[in-house]
Amino acid sequence: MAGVSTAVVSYALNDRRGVSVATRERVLRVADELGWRPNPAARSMRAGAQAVGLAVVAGETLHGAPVLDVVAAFQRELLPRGLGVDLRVVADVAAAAELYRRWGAERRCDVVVVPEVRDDDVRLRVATDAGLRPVVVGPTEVAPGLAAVEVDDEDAYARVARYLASLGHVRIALVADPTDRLRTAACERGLRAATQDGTVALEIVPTDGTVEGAAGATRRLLTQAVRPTAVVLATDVMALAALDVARRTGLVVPWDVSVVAGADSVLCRLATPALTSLPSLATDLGEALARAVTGTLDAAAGDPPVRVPLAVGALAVRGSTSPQAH
Amino acid sequence: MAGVSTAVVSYALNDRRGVSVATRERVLRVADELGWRPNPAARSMRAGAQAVGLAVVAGETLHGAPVLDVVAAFQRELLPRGLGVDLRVVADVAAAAELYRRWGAERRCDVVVVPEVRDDDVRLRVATDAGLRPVVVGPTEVAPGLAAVEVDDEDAYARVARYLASLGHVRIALVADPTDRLRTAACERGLRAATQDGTVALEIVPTDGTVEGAAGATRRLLTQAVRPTAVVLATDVMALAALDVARRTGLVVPWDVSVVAGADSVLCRLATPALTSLPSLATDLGEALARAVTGTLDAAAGDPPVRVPLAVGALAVRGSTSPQAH
DNA sequence: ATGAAAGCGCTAACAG
DNA sequence: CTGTTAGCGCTTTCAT
Repeated sequence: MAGVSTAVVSYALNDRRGVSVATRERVLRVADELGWRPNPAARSMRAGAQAVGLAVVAGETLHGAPVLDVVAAFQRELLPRGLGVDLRVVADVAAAAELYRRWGAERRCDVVVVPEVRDDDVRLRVATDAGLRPVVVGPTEVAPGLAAVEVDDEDAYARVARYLASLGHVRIALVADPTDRLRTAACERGLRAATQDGTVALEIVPTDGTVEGAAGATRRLLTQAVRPTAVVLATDVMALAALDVARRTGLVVPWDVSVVAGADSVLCRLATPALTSLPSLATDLGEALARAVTGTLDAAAGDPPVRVPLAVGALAVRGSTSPQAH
Repeated sequence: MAGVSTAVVSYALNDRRGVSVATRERVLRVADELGWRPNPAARSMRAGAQAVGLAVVAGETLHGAPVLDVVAAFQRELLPRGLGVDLRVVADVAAAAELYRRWGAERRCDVVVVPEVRDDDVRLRVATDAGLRPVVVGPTEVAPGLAAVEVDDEDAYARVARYLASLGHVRIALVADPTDRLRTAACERGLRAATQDGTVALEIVPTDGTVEGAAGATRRLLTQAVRPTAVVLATDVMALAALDVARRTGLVVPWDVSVVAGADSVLCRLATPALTSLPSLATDLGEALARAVTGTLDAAAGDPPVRVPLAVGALAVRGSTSPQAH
């Protein structure tokens, strides 16, 4: 229709050199009039898949943030690069590994995101074996040669501990995510590091990561003979459940016990009392992931793995924490 | 490797007739040994896209249920059919429409899901113009010829109203989702239908769909001179916020005011008091959607649009509602 | 029951 | 600057 060959059309459309300005304009105009859009299937047939895969385990968060919020930012950042996000909800890590194996064999994508890394994580081996390049979210001790977004949970939780200690708390508890997650260990390390002078007693209670699990753990903590004066919970909903447990136990937050949420949300702000929280990573994490992914795609073979550091912001202090006399 | 032509391999792999059992087995075995997987790009190049598109507006639910839970069930049901779900988070309905236009032009999918239909919804026209077949979630008055999952919100909310009336409530309020959603109107209709004998005063307060909006609306309702004795809220988090507003206002739920959530969740069960709620649609909706989609794909041209009815289950009565003396 | 070959829409190497 | 053409991996028609 533009009176040129398919090659010229391809060049014009892809901003390749070798087309006169006049021709390029004509081609673009005709394509636009026709409402023409490149067929992604045909395109990826030559160029390889233009997508990054992400399998999330049902019920899990993305490093404490709501999955969809992270994905929204992730997609937004990847869009200009013409990259799509293949999101799948799976039952467990094994299913995620199996999916990555398939995606690799199908050449559906060549980068996958591995969230909530576990110790000795199957997904890492499987993805690598399948010819995929994994981008890990979280601590990287388990993945020496892999690209990663390194979230500084350790520092964040150390700050939480110092904040609580400065309020006079001497018995702090952490209601944590499952222990197989490396992130859990990092949070623990942070709290320990900031309390190792021995003036603060630290109790770590791992859970299964569910709200019910957190509620049960908090109940046990608060009904002990000697109960903690401050409880830190991994997520916003866990912390909300803790508020409720405290209320039912007849304890007044923050006077009887202080509560801190490891991730912020509207729920934290609207609760009574409003929850002192670490900021939500949602948008930042999505953007950091996008940088890690594009960096990995752009990296030449032999380049060192891309590492995108992500610092957790300042604790938002609200009504759920207060000074504590010993 | 199996000593046969590519055509025979294709037949064998796709369970087509015309291959001897021996050959088929040999081909399957070799393919398996090689870890061979069909390339989806190449496949959809001939067969057309094997995916269904779903654009959700950031912050919105999927008919009151958490998006990811619905998507999980949706994907699970579509998997055996070899269909993928293309999930995208967009800023608003206009962006969703624009995306559907693109997806149509790119032949990325030929069915798209249109959740939370609005009155005179742009997405419907755009999707149809782009050659896509939309599957609508919600009331279908706006989409006479389109496939749909018809959720019976009207009946569900009528049941809520009757339940509250039976407890002696005479002033009921609904803190609703935005009015442009057809579902909001359906919920309203249900409440009205069940209260039209005039013994119950009904107040409908539309919100912007956010938790903050719901909290504000509830606060206004509860600080009125004559306040409602029962408040129904569209979602679980909204209802949670309402519990909090009541607490801050000095009202005791359920004695001073009853609260009902339009959608259940762990949060509803763990709240104090636990929230009386309509069941969550998550899994059911995902499965219904899958049936609507596959039905639409299987339908011959000229067949009537696929309609999958979805009834909302029984109200779970918990501690947030109680009888009310006039 | 099997094989040869065309073609889906696109990009890129090469020739002109 | 532009055209010709091969080929990405698969399905499918047509011959055999």
